[in-house]
Amino acid sequence: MAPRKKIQQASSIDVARLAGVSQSAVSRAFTKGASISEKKKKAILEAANKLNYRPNVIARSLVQNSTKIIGLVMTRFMSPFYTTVLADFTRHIQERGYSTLLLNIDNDKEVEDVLSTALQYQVDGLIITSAKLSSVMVDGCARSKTPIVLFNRYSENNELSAVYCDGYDAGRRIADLLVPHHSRFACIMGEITSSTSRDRSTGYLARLKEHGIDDCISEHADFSYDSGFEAACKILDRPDRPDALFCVSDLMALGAIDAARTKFGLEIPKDLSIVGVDNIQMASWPAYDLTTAAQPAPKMAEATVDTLLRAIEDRSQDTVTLKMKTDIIIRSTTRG
Amino acid sequence: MAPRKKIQQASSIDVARLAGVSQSAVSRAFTKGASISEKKKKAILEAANKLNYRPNVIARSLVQNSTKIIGLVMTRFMSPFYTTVLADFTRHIQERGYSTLLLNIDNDKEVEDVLSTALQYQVDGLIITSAKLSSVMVDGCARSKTPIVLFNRYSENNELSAVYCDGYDAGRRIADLLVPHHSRFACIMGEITSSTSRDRSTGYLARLKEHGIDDCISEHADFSYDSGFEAACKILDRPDRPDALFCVSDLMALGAIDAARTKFGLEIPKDLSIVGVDNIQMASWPAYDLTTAAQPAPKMAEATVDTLLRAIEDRSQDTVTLKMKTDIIIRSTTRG
DNA sequence: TTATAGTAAGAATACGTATTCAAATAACCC
DNA sequence: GGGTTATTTGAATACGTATTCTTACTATAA
Repeated sequence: MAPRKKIQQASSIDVARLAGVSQSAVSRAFTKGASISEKKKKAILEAANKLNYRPNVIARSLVQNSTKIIGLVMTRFMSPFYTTVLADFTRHIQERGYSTLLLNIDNDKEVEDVLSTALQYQVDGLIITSAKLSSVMVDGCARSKTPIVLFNRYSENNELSAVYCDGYDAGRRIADLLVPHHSRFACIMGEITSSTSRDRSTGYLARLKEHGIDDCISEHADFSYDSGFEAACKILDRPDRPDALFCVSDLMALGAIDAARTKFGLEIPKDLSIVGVDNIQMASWPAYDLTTAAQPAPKMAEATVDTLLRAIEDRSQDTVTLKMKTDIIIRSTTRG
Repeated sequence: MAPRKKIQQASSIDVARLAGVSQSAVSRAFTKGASISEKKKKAILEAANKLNYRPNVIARSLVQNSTKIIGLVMTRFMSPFYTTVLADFTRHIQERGYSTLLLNIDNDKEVEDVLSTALQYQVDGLIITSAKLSSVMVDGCARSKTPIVLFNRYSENNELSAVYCDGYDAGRRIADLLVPHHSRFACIMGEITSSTSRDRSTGYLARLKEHGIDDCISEHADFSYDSGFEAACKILDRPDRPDALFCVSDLMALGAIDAARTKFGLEIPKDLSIVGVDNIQMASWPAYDLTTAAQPAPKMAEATVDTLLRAIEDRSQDTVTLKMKTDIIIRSTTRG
């Protein structure tokens, strides 16, 4: 059976009829600052209430050419970092009078589909998080004329606005932190295609080299706890077991800690120092108490929404790029 | 400065003009199964492509009286349980050709506002998660004629469809699990207003009583790790320290474990058994390995979307209530 | 009073699409 | 051929609102 039509809601015309006024008047009664007498307005609101009338935002969007909807493209829901960020995004978006269309992608091939549906819904703006954008797509986005802000990534030539954290610098500072008290270094990276992973690990390796350290045991994982656990097992199983391990995300670091403790009976940080990035909530739990490079997630989220809404409301053509610094938080998984 | 209009996208009329056909033809070219010749269709798609044309879903919604949007009201983003559920929701919703309007609420007072904006956006259906609905609001929802499914909660008189887990039964079975090998019992509950917390703790207490145990030390917390930590401290500080602790959520149980270990130097489960509910990912991590009553989250999420879409597409008036069972997973935080 | 400015209200139109209706064309069958 | 049935097509309309443009009304000033 074909889906039947929705039950009809009352329209402004119905309200107008009941209140004995024109449809225009009803519209004005619901438009702040419109020219309408108090008396008539009161009568209209009363009639509207009686009919349980709510302005149809969809119809309004058509006229005003603005949906007040922000598209939010997300993946890797499982990461606690993105969870808190998602909460911040929606909160700020709502506070500023917009709504959030949440688009979930499992694998990066879906980006295109999802972006297309977002545009079909005429979103006023787009936030793209943790998705691998081909340069073709970046072009497409830039041409679509819908304001876009990338979160935690950036496009090669700054064609698109972006808010992200300086991962290269974070990696360097973590190297500085570890070098003095350790002798054999290791690193657990994310997928090779992830720019976030690349920046952090490159900074780490580069700085190690500057300290005269050329060897670093590396493994690739996928940002999950389990993958961090497994990668750590591989690394710790080697004869030349390292005594310093940098993981490009906290979640993988937690997996590494548990692997070191349960599979190898190591004491942390006596036998092995471990450092992560992000400062997710669990990093501060007593069971882990992880040293990490904290991303200013709340500030980043706010700046992202802010940048996007500014682009929407001012239609400024300039792309803006905000590169923030991480904050090294020393807890008890590192010695020295 | 007032927000300027968005840059105009190409409309079906523009495409029609370029292809030398009527607007109707363009519409038909994009409507699967519409009556149009292959030749003309090809020409139209070509022209559309040239103009970078995308059908305006908003305008279509107006005509078809269906937005293909599902409103998703969520709170307590921080709980890992809801995070996985959110990912499942969006995935299923997208797979079935709908999109997700995500509405975040911090405190339960905002429910009303948020519900109102959802309705103004003419969502085809609503999923409401973990919000305290006053009976007035339940009435309002029931009257709004927009299909609604409650997730992990239910309305007193089954006025609204709901998918949830039998918390009372879970509490009882956990009591059965703990009673044989323990002598002094405790419980960390959630907010007093939370039905989820109430059901679970009531089942636990009731079953204890059936076993002849009338005393149970209780504390209230707010479902967060920190609050679980603190509540555990209060409980474990007592002279009559319990040896069995039931927490109505995993996250609080993890906090309790860390409190017991770090603040009181207790060994788990030798000195204290701890049980949670939900089976969040972290519960299976080696650092905790928590015994818990698992909610079938994926099944629940799918059933919720399924129930909602059935209501939308069939317009069946019946409310359906699905009450699922938890699955007790015994790990290493309980003895016996 | 009359003129004038200012306010309030309604009629008409536009937004971009789907769909109905009627007309036109194509396909088919002796 | 002619008649009949399918298939395509375009014109017109509807969806619910905001907004422009007129017109009617109110208040103020001289």
